[in-house]
Amino acid sequence: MKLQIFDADYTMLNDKPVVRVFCKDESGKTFCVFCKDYMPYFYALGDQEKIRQQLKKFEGEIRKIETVKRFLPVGYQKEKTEVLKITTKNPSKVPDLRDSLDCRTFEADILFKYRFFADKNIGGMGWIEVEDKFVNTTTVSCKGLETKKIKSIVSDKNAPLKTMALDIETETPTDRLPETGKDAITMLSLAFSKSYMGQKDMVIVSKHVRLREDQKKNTICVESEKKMLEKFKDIIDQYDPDVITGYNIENFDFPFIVGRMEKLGIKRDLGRAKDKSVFCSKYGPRSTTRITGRVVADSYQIIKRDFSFKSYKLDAVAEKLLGKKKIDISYRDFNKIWNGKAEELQKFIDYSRRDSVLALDLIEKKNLMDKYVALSKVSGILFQDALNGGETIRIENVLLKEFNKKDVLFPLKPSDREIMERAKKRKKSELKGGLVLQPKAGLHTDGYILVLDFKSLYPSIIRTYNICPTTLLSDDIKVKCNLSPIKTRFVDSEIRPGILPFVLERLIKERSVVKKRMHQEKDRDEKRLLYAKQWALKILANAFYGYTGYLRAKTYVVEVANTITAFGRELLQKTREEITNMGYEVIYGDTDSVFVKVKTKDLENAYRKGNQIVSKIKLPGKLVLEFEKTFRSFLILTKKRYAAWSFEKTNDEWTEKIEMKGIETVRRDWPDIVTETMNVVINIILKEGDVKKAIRYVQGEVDKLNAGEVDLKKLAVTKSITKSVDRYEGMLPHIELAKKLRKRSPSQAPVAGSRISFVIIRGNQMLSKRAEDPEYISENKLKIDSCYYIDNQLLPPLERIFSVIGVDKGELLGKGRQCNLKDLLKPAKRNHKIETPPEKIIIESPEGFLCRECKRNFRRIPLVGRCDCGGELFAFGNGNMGKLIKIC
DNA sequence: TACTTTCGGGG
DNA sequence: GTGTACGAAAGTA
Repeated sequence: MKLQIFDADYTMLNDKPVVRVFCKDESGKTFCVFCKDYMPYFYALGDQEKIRQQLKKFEGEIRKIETVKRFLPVGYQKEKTEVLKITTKNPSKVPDLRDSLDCRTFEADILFKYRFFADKNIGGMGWIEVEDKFVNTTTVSCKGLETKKIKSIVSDKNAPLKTMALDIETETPTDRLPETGKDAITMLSLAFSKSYMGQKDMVIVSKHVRLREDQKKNTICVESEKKMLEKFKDIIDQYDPDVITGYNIENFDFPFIVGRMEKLGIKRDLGRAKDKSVFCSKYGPRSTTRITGRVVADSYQIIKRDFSFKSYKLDAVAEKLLGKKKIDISYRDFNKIWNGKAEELQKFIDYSRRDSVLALDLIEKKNLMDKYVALSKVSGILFQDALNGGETIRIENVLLKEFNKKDVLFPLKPSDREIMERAKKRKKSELKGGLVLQPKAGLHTDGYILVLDFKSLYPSIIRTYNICPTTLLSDDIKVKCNLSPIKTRFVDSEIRPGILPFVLERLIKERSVVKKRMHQEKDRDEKRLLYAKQWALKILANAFYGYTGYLRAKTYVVEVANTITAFGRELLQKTREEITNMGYEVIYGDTDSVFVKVKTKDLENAYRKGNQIVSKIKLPGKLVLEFEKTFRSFLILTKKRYAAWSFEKTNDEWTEKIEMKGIETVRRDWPDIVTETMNVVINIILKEGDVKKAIRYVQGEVDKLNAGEVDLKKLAVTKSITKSVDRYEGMLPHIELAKKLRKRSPSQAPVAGSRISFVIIRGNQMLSKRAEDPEYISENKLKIDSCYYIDNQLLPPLERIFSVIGVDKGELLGKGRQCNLKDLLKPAKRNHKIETPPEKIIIESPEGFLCRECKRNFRRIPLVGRCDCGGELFAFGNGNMGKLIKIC
């Protein structure tokens, strides 16, 4: 029968390991394949007699010791080396054996299931064929079958998966977060991708509540928390989900549920293996939950990885992605509601239900699993590990298989001591990165900017020059090789193809096949899966370079990482020269891209030139320079910080957009006014090329601020309070506000863990003391501190932009923040209408301005129209002085 | 300007 | 489970 691998582990049966591979068939039924007769092993290199001697005291653990020949992993090896292959009985004892030996060992830190996968040439979410020899089993909840032979099958299909979302509500004290030891779970809500007992969702309530009519069918009331958790277990058993999701379940719901189950004496076997409990592990801030046979997919974790948002609260995320919101109840009221009237409780039940429905919808409607299923397939790791793990586990799994196929030993992960040594060495002879060309800063609108990119630069370099730990030559060997710009040498691929180049070639070729299929595919779902697959192949291929220079990598060799970037720098440099020699101006470039200016105002013409340039450049091996897009206008501040109006041609149609790199416009703790103003300014500059208009816009915003016409919401900054307000040492605006609120109304003061919004108001206290609650401000008609918003929030990021387009930087950044913006706006002479009561005096060309409060002198009017101290300005000239009313 | 420390999400 | 592991932004030297 044909099965898709979903999860795997092993268990000991009669002192022998049995690998359990949890699978799905095409219809979605679950099976567990038991694989006996597979034993753990590792390798040891050194004095063989001595090693055998040392292993004597572990005799009971060892099945077999044999001498075999393998290639060592680092440096080109002409011949294989003799090593001992030590086959043992119990995977969990391997670390002890490994550590007791004082010689080098290999492959003694590979998870048993992954060792099994590598040897059987199978992997996570891959398909296999096994004989359907069913066996009786009590250890797993699904049908078991035993097999001696596992055949790997190539298939892009995916078995249908059942997903269940969960969310808990707990007793919530007002002054701290709930804790498993003290607070009970009050409600537990579930949502199902495929309905359960005819329902799409279900809430279990830990006490009897009078339900609304419409709630009766999908709400279960029981008399205690214990009964509720038992009911929850029953539902898991019956519904038997493959994937369990929820919002922040790994950090909150699961540890909490497990904690309560433990406290109430409920067995925690929620998985498909009845002999294993839910496993929640915590290290510092991060915790993970593992349930054998199922997959825990936290929608919060996934969204945090895959999307860039200002806030990742469920309410905000659901609003953005689904257009749906949470039901509005404050956690402060939870306890009151829980102990309150039926009507309120009914709403609370809705609230709970909505949360798990949202968590499920995020996963299902946004197809958030696609990428991770694809990553699992292309790298061979388990689906669960694709969701939790990073690049390292993927790369190592792929490499282990390839190393083994080629009879090359795979190194152990480095010890802490080794990592420290690597770090020390690294500091001395630094790992150099890509080349970034010095940009011609400023606004470029005279012609088009062509953006030329090297197609997967580092993977291509690795393939072109056969770069791999296994092909690195030491100085003494003389063979045909590739010499790098930093004088490292790698053996020629004819003599020994490297493993890295070999794997990359496979990945890149497969990707181009998948991409072609994707473009031809008409079915939306199929197309989506192909997209995910080619994406995963790209991500995997691009991670190899990073891995070679990663301190904790098993195959870390600095020379390898350094060679790759050295070739990259040389390539970029040479390309720049060639393009310059062709008569074009290269205005910027970063690692794998060059930005070329062409003096044409015609888009199609620019497009032709781009293709022309690219076709003329000669490159070695697998390297390809691509012309991808062109900028109609380009504003570059510094290296890695620019904004551009970009045009890209796809299927004969141009798509345009504003592209921004390194310019902070979506930072969490900037008020919206800054983000909005920045975006508008950049748009005006790029799309209209009208710097003066942009300045007028800024002026307008400044005026609005001064006039108090800006919506408080746009000025508010939200920060969180993490500990008790009194334990903060420094002066922080939001903490000072929290203290103020506590004084005003101790009952609803913000507590540790809550978030608080504030706006800075006018006054003469220090900044932190002037943070105020937006609601309080509007109720009491307080004045906001416009100077603060202008000088400290709005202007700094704007100054960075304006300073590169003609406004003198030194002056702008100077302490007087004399207003160069204003100069640009009105270059020649300027009339200031000055009014001096009682008579009106117009001072034609004022010599300067004086602050009425602090008597400070200004040569020009600050942009804000006021002194730093907030005082009013008077203009003087021709011996007269008058009040400044307006700048024309 | 570079480095160290903090905080997210959940109730 | 032959496991040990985040990342961005704020604050500070």
